[in-house]
Amino acid sequence: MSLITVHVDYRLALSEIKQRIQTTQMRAVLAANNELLSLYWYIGQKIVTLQQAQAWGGAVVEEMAKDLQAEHPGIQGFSRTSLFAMRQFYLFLSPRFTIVPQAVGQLPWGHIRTILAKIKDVDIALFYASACAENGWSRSILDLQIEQDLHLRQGLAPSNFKAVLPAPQSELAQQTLKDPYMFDFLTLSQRAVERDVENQLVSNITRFLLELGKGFAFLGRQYPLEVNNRSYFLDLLFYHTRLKCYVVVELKTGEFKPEYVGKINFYLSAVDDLLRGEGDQPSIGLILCKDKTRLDVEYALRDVNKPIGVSSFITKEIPIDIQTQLPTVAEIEEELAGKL
DNA sequence: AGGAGCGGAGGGGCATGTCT
DNA sequence: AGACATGCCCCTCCGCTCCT
Repeated sequence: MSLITVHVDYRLALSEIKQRIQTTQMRAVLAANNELLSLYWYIGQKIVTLQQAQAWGGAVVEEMAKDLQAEHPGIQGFSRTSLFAMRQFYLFLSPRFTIVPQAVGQLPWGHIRTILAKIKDVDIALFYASACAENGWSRSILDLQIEQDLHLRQGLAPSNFKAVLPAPQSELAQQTLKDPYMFDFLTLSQRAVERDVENQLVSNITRFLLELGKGFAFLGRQYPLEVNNRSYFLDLLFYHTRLKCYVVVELKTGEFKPEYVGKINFYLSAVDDLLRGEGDQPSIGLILCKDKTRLDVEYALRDVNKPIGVSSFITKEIPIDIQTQLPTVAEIEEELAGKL
C-alpha cells in the first residue's frame, strides 16, 4: 500500500469520525431538550390537575415557585412566570396530544413560549414549530415569520406546476413559493424600475434569501445566456437544492402582463438546454410582480408547458405625499439648533 | 479582547374575573 | 362599585457562544 493511499484512507476515516461526533452531539442535545420539555409538560399537567381537583387558583403556582426555588437554589427556570408558561404549554397541546409532539420537541423552550404567546390555533402553532425546526430559525426570525403570517402565504402562488410537473415535484415546488413575498427591507419610490428593485434585493441578499426560504442558492443577477448568437440576461438565477432544479426569477415593478409568461418560457427552454445537467429536474420560472389578478395568471399559464409561478411582492414604499412632506435638511438643522 | 447575536429567565404591570 | 386576586404578556437583563 502506497503512502498516498494510507494518507487518503486516514483523511477519510478522520472526516467520518468528525461527522459522527457532530451528529452524536446534536442527538444528545436534542434528547436532553426533549427530556426538559417532558418535565415542563409534566409540571404543567400537575398544576392543572391540582387546580381542577382543589379549585385552586394562581396562588398555588406562586407557592410552588417559591418552594421549588427554595428546594433547588442553584437551578433556574421555576419562577412564577415559568410555571405559568408550563401550565399554558400543557393546556394548549393536551387536548390533541398525550406527550410533547415531535415537531415541538425539537425547539428550545424560549421559541415555544414565543409561539404560545402569539398563536392561538394548535394547527398553526404546529406549522410554525415544524417550519422553525426544519429551517433552524432564531427566535427573532420566528417572530418575524409569525408577524408576516407565513402560514397564510406559503404555497399560495398561482402556478401551473400541477399540470406540467410529476406529482412529488409539483407539490414540493408549489410549497416552495409564497404569495405575496414580503420585501419590506426594500424602500422604493413609486417610480422604481426593475433594476432598482434588483439592486436592492441583491444588496439585501441575506434578507432576500431568508424570505425566499430554505434551499435557494443564488447564482447571479443579469445572468447571461447565449442563444443563437444573441445574448439574453436573466434578472436573477437560483438553484434550488431540494427541488434539484434551476429557478429563473423575472422582476416586474408593475402589474402582471400575459406576455411575461412567453418571455420566461423562452428563458426556461434556454436554461434547460444550456445549463440543466443529468440529474436536474426541469427548471422553474417565477415571475415577481407588484400586482396581479388570479384570473389573468390562470389564463396566461393554462396552455404553457414549462413550470411557471407568479407571485406579487410587498415593499415599504414611500408614498408621494409623505415624500413631499419630509422635512428638508435646513429644517432639521433649525429644529436641532432650537433644542441645543 | 470585545462586540453581536442568541436563548433563558424573571420582574413589572395590565386586563379581566371574583368577591364583599 | 370598589378592592383584591388571577392570568399572562412585554420588556429587559444576563450569560453564553461565535466571529472578527
